[in-house]
Amino acid sequence: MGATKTEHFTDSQNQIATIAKALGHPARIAIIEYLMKVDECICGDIVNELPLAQPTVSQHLKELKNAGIIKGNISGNAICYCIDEKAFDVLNSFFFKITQTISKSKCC
Amino acid sequence: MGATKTEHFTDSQNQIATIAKALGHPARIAIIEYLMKVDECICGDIVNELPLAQPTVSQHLKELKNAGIIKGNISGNAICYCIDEKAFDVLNSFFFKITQTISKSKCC
DNA sequence: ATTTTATATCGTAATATTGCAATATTAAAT
DNA sequence: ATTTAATATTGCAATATTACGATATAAAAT
Repeated sequence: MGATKTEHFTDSQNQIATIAKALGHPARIAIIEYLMKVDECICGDIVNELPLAQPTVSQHLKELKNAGIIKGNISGNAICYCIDEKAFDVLNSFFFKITQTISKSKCC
Repeated sequence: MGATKTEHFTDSQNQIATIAKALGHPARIAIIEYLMKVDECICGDIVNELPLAQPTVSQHLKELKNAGIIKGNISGNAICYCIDEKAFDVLNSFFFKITQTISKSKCC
């Protein structure tokens, strides 16, 4: 064993988990925060911002892209990355439900 | 290598990543959704709700607890679990910032 | 006292993730 | 045409996660 039993869960559960998993690494949070700070597409700068080697950063960017959290456009020999709102729509509606549930909860 | 280089990132980045990581598995999303559905502390029922063996569920519950996402109270020979709002406060403020940034973004 | 019930822990196999050096790719600059 | 710059891919070692059988623990029920 060792592999997640994806097939036992709903599409929605898997989708939320996939996005959350992609956010589950500090380097990837740092990338997102950097994209927010500069507030526009970033061409080139990301590797220099992070305390990790270039292949490692490239790998983290790929994971964020696969999860739909960022999108990249080729621009000459650089690539422009920015945040993709679609993933956050999914998460926001999940968190909205949680917040609502908690606020009216009679529990603990 | 293989271990996350936690020490290279800020406490805030690590904290957000830790919570997101704990949400990064469909079984743990399923647990949270179940806790939301019943909308009160659950004593006992969780194992039967999930398509996983009891030790596996126990392990997932432990991870959610370590991340501060759920809390558990001993109640006789059962344990009552419910959602702990504190973790979601952290995430909500992170997502609020993202949503704000995206909405005013001039990018892509 | 013994059995049942609910949950946790241990041990371990299978798989996934993290990180990086080496190398490849591809476009811009010279 | 060659070099430089930016990024991706490959290969691999170290570590972490996932899953579960076996076993432990501890309270409730008998």
